[in-house]
Amino acid sequence: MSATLTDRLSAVVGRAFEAQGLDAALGTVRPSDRPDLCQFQCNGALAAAKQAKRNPREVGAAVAKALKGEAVFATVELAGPGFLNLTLTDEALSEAAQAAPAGWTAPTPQKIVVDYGGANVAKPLHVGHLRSALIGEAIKRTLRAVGHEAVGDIHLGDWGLQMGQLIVQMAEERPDLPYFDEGFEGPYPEESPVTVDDLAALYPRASAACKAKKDELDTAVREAAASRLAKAQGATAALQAGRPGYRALWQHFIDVSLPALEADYGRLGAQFELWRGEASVNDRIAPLVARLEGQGLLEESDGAKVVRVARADDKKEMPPLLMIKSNGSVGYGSTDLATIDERAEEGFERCLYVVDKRQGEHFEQVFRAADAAGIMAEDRLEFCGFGTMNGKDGKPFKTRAGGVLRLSDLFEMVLGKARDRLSEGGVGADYPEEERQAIAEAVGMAALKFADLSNPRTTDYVFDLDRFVAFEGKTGPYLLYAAVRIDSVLQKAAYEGGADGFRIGHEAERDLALALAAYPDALRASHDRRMPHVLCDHAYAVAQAFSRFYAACRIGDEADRDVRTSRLALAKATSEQLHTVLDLLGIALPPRM
RNA sequence: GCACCCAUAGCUCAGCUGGAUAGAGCGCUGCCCUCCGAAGGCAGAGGUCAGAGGUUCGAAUCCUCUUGGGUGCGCCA
Repeated sequence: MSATLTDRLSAVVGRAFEAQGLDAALGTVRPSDRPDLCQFQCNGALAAAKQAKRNPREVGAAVAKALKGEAVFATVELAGPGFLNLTLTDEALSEAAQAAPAGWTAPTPQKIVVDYGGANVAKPLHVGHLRSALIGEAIKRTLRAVGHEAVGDIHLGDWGLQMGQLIVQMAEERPDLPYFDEGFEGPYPEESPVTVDDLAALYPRASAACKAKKDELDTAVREAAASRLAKAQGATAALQAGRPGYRALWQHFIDVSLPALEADYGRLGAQFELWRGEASVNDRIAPLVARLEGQGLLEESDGAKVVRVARADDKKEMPPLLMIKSNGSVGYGSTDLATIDERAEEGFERCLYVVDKRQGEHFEQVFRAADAAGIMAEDRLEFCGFGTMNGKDGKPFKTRAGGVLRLSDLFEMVLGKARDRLSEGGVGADYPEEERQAIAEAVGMAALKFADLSNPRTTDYVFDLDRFVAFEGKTGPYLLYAAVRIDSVLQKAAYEGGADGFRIGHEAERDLALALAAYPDALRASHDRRMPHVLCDHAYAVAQAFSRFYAACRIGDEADRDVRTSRLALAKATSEQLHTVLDLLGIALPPRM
């Protein structure tokens, strides 16, 4: 297991605390809050003073004295009430920057499945699906980068009430189709009766037919909706029970939906190793229910079969997990539990769920049930909820027309903006049209992805189209620009390596080396907290440090040969790190732009 | 009703296990391409960290309360 820079420094400082008869953990070192004073700091002397009832300045002075002999530190100063201000020697800093590509390795590699995507069959992806796809993909790649074996599972929504709603709506609109004729002996048509666009239009009608408006006073209308809902529930149960016509129609829904989903996810860079759905665990449910029954975990309640998961120390009311509904159908409680059962059987040691945080309670129920049934321990099941996306008014995002914005439409908007920007700047006027398209795609997607990923996972965020398509400041295109510019410098200088470490002679070089050296810490923090925005912040800090370095120092045309070689090596390392981090974020780079 | 989350610059947001002068980006003001890519760099203005108590040597961060906003609470996912 490789250590990060702050780990190594903490170990050194920790030993100095130990020599004072104090806890080594007090030596925790972190980046300085005061870059004008030092590069790193340790506040352990203050905590030590409290523990050992000693004067913090006295403890700090003793530790500082012990650290004076350490070769890594250029300066060790005691400041204020007991802060230890640490600055590395340029040699140590250079070494740390060179070691950065090794990243950080998890102490115990595991086989992990990441459940993300959140796509439903028959419903086109909209802006609300961005987060799950991007965050999930970034988390998965980060897991791999630190040594885990991680796979992504799209876990399609293909077995719930929506399927019944669609079937009933089809039956209403196209009663002539053979799928609804119980006497039909097949074979059913191979051609789908609907296209993906038909489905996209069908679902809103199907959904609307099942619910009356809240302020609907007409009892006839309310009853019609209630009766339609009951029909849809019945159809769902029949589908799950295996009614041939429904299964055949359902298969068509799946078949026409998948290509569109694959296209959208492909452009987002989300690569699912498993394209399973809720339906794929259907056959596991009956045995699972029997098992739960045998364990005495299953209870009858209002005609349904449930697993009680409430605990004595619960502050909130925890409803039971619904395994079999009163009409015999199953919902996502059962499919999610059965899915964990399947994953446990397949040897996965951990499951991550990158899902809208509003589903937190549901997963809490599922996790408790899984734990109680001995399927998988609760501490191996992780809910990585993400914030909801709102419009500028703070309410769920809607288009001007009041509908949801399709993801593919958003892609086109961003792409158009990127194309405009290219022609405005006259960039690539002499490039082949094909490449210009590819650049616009890369720039647009980078803008979109970075705008989303740079928000912390757990907070709600405001969908602001203008910010999504912004190309200046803390944006994806800025990072692309920085990386591409570095590569252009390297190419012009015909750099072929040959540097023996970084010779730090300028403040801007030192700052850049410091930024590069922080990569293992950023990787570890992003991994531990499941927070890709940490990597966004790091990438931006590196790009900024490079831009300052570029503005302050000559690189490829520096006259001094040794200085030039060192600077080119620094530029090369920066380029490689940006490529690495952007790849972890699922952001692709064009070779030039 | 019960539970959870949030409130930081004009706007959108960072701020990790409590620590020094609370940081970015956008917007605003002023500079910088005879120089490797200006989608860039530099400088500046802009803050009672919602409010009130409390714990602490020390609080945006922890505790309590208040106000304002959001979310969830068995047969939707």
